[in-house]
Amino acid sequence: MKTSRATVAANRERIVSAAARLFRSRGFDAVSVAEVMEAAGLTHGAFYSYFASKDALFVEALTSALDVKGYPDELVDYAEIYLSPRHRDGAADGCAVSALGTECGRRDDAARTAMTLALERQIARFTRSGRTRDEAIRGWAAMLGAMVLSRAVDDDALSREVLDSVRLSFSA
Amino acid sequence: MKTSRATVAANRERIVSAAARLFRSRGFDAVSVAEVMEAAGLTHGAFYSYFASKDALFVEALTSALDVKGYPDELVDYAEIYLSPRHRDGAADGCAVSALGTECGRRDDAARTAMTLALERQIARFTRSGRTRDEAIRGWAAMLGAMVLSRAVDDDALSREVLDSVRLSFSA
DNA sequence: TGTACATCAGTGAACGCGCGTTCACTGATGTAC
DNA sequence: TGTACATCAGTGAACGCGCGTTCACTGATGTAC
Repeated sequence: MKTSRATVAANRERIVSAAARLFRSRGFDAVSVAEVMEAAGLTHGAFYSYFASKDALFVEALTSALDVKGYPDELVDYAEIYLSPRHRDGAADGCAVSALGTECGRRDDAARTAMTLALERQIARFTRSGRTRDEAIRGWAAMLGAMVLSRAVDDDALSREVLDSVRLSFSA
Repeated sequence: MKTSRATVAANRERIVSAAARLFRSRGFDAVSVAEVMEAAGLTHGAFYSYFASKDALFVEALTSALDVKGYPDELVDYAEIYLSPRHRDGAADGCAVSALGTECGRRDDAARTAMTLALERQIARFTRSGRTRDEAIRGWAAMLGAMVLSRAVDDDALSREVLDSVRLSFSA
């Protein structure tokens, strides 16, 4: 049956948001279109009324997940939240660069363009609060690397040590 | 037909090495068993004479790729090689942490244990050349993050800026 | 050292499965008068 | 405002495909005498 414009808009948002969560937690290949649609409360057949392909959905979900709000501008404060066990354990709702950055390096231009814009925005965020461009880049790279390492590792003490070491390097 | 022990050993090495290259360049899901076997010069049916599953191959290929040799111990020298466009563009032969780190965070214990050992080895490498443990962790996190960013990004100038900025932070 | 036999890596066809995508059909929504 | 019709989001079955894995068979290798 046909669906009202308001419902269509709401459904689209739910699909993108469900996809953004699923892709961040498991990556592109490990998530199926049917799974995303089920998480959005629809059946898989309706998917192509909204997106041309799974790839198109990925770009939109990535763009949405990269548009972070409510984080502080100052590096020290940002790191306090970013380099926390809570963020490490909550990839689904966390930073899309740490969750999908590697994957984007292997993907088409649209995904990499979204990453480029997100990096420029991140640099702008940190320079806005008084850091030099170099400090912003180095700080962001260190945070990102620390998050990837802390998630990759098996040993909880080592995982926390990585987070704490990089976090403390900003306040010192 | 049965194969000589020498050939079996050589084939196994070729399978692991082909898998290590393919997984690093495209990730676990995007590489098929048949593809790995073809790259090793065999047909897919022979695979299960060597490994119990694709997952088992991944652990072995990862472990092999993480066992890096010939890199310098000193951070400045290491960064010179690591943070180069050559390494950025050659993921297949490059650092397995930057290529598969995120993926390992989503995988089973065996993969993450290999990552843990690799991280401890990396810290040991840098402390051996006079750095503190904190410096080693921070330096390694920054290099890893820079590599992920430089690969994710669309803009070549920005990609090089990230590499150069982090690289120069060690020599300063 | 030579012979007879058991072993098992390799082949390629086949299995079941889940994937992305398509499609005929439905019926509520939106539009035109 | 009310009626008639065109639209199109949603459903669920179906499509073709490639995947990981299995298997019967082959024949060179390794072993036992």
